[in-house]
Amino acid sequence: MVTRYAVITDAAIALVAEQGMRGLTHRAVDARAALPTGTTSAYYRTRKALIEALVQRLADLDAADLQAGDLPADDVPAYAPSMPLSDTDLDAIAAATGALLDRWLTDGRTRALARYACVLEATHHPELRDILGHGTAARAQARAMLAAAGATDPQRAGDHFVACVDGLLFDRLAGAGALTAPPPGTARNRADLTAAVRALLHALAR
Amino acid sequence: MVTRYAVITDAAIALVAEQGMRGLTHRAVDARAALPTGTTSAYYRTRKALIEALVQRLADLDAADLQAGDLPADDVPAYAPSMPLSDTDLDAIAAATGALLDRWLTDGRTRALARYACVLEATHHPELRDILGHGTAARAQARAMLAAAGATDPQRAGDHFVACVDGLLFDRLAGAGALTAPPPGTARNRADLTAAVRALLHALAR
DNA sequence: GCACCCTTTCTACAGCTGTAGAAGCGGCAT
DNA sequence: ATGCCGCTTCTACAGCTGTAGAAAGGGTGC
Repeated sequence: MVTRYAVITDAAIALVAEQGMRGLTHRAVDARAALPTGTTSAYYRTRKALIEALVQRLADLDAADLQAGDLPADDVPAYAPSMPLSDTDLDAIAAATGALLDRWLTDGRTRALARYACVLEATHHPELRDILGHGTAARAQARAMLAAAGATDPQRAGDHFVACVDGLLFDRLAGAGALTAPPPGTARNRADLTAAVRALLHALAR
Repeated sequence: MVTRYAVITDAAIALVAEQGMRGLTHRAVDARAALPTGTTSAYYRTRKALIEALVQRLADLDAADLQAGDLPADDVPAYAPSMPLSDTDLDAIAAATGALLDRWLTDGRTRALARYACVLEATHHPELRDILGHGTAARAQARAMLAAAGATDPQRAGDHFVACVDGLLFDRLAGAGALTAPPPGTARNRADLTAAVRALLHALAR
């Protein structure tokens, strides 16, 4: 059974992706989720509470993806990297990351857009940053991976890697890359992303 | 003389940086710019017009910086790279870029935050993207620079470079890097950014 | 049955927002 | 000075938003 909390927060995520934070209102969530007016307001009395729930939901979805990544369930698209941490084949990691990014651009587009909106929002509401933990898991993985690959400062390099990969994603999601890069969901796009990530990896793994 | 248009749009930029797009209302701009209530509404009758003016102002400021970059006026902080396009010393370019990024994180922070908010907004209002031309100049420069450095596909590599650099900036501005990275404005931060950019450059210039 | 509690739904209301028109004001040409 | 025109300021108003409290419903244990 899908809890009502999930229904509400998922609708909120969709709204934020479609219209930005400004579109996030109690009544709009009700409408979007086809719930009676007032429902969202009853569950989350203040707007702040609603936003926090939304962000928490994003974090929960990520956590679920991390779990799912351990299982061999490839019919469900996972938005977390499923590479073994010990892998030192940088090209394979690049390919997996390229495919992962492409998935965020297609099926995961809504979540990705909502996420960036929330990260920006966290600038004025720091508590959101703690809930979201944006890229924390990815950073840990990148550090470990770069350490295994023999980077001199895997800590720093891992952070740089995640920031740059996030930049590639954001560019194609909202920036100029949305127009200039190959269309998401295509092999060409995956190849392009993979090439960029591969260059990054090889550069940072020293 | 500072035109009233500039006063209004600058106040709008500050507002968006501080409170996000949601804080951008006609009356809030009036208050922020200490203008009589109704002024902003008279100049930009609709909210859409106000946003477009804001975005146009961001583009104008960038254009002004590009001009200023040609002059030897280093008392005015320029937010555009001032490297000669023909330069092939990648390490020097990396250092300049690192310093540039650090400037965006300190003095240029307001503009940078407003810019990202607008890029995200452009997702649902494509006309904004055309006005803003986010990173267009930077992309042109990066392509030329990488071509001079002998990259096999300078077009693609330049786009990747700009996207990654943008990612580094965004991470420190709003993401986790805001907490984990060295504080903006310090030599350590410039060094850290320079190192990341240098790795990027060397990797992409092939 | 009925009293109780929790969930859900409805309604109220003050304040804010977007938008437009009216009023005021200064200068310029006649 | 007079009438006109643009810029500026003020005011009105309908609709939306955030928030809270009141009503309705439905199940459980007595």
